[in-house]
Amino acid sequence: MLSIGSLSKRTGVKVPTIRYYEQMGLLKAAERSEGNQRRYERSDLERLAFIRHARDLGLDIPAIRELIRLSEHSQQPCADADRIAAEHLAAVREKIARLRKLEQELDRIVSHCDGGHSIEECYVIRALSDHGLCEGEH
Amino acid sequence: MLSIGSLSKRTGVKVPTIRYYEQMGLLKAAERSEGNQRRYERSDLERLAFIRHARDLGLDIPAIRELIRLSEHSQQPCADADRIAAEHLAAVREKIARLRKLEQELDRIVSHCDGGHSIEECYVIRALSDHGLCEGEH
DNA sequence: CTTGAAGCTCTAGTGACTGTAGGAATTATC
DNA sequence: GATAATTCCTACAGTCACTAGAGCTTCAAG
Repeated sequence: MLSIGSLSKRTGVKVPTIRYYEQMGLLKAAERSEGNQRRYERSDLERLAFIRHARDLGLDIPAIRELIRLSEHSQQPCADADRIAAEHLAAVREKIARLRKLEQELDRIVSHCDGGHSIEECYVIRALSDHGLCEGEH
Repeated sequence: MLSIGSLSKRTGVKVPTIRYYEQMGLLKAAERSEGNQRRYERSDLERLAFIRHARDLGLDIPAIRELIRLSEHSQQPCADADRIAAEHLAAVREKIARLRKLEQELDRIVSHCDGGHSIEECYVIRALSDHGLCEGEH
């Protein structure tokens, strides 16, 4: 049986975050010691690792809740789990695409400006003031 | 003189957001009509377009506040404005790099799974449960 | 048995808005 | 000029995934 602190050290998830996950229904309410402190077992450690991994991959809490629910029905087909992951992948790709456009625009703005002249003629400021100086739309 | 609603329509910035920007000190407090409603002029429209453009590029509010401050000292050198934009560009590039890794990992997970088998053997669930199945670190 | 670390609950704060409630002002229609 | 519809005002709560703090209790080591 692990205290919340040991669980935290083993998984790298901070103590308040563990309590938060419990509150959000990702971890089941832990057993308690006589003095009302949380006590965890191996299965909790595994589930927390699962959650942590999913968060690292950028999945949000409702998605993780759903994946946990699915993982508890081991005989069902996995189409739903696949869909969640695939949708998330699509969202990540979209985010990357948007950031790439942004990168181009910012790069163009910054490289026009060497920091050596006055604000009045600064390309950074002018580009922000005048959308017409942009190349694509954003 | 524009009402807040017309300003909103012209810039595409929602009414509550305009009030929020005023509160955050990005827009100066607008003049008021006899009945206490905000009235804007051309210069406010331009500044709001500036803010909107900077937000579209992902700059945060403190950065925009600083850029506005700089833009009001037209004779100063623009090194600071350049630095703000360059730092932001670096942050965007880092975000892209992180998302790319994520994309790879998710892609690997998803492409191992065609949704046609049971949860028990689903690669999505297994990959989340077992970090050892990952390629890079993340 | 004492002390200090770690635990508990509850509340508030983060960033950049968005939404709502309840009321006042403005504009359009008749 | 009256009335109705729209827009406006302030102030506050909610979003997301935590994080930080206050004030108190329990645990483990010496």
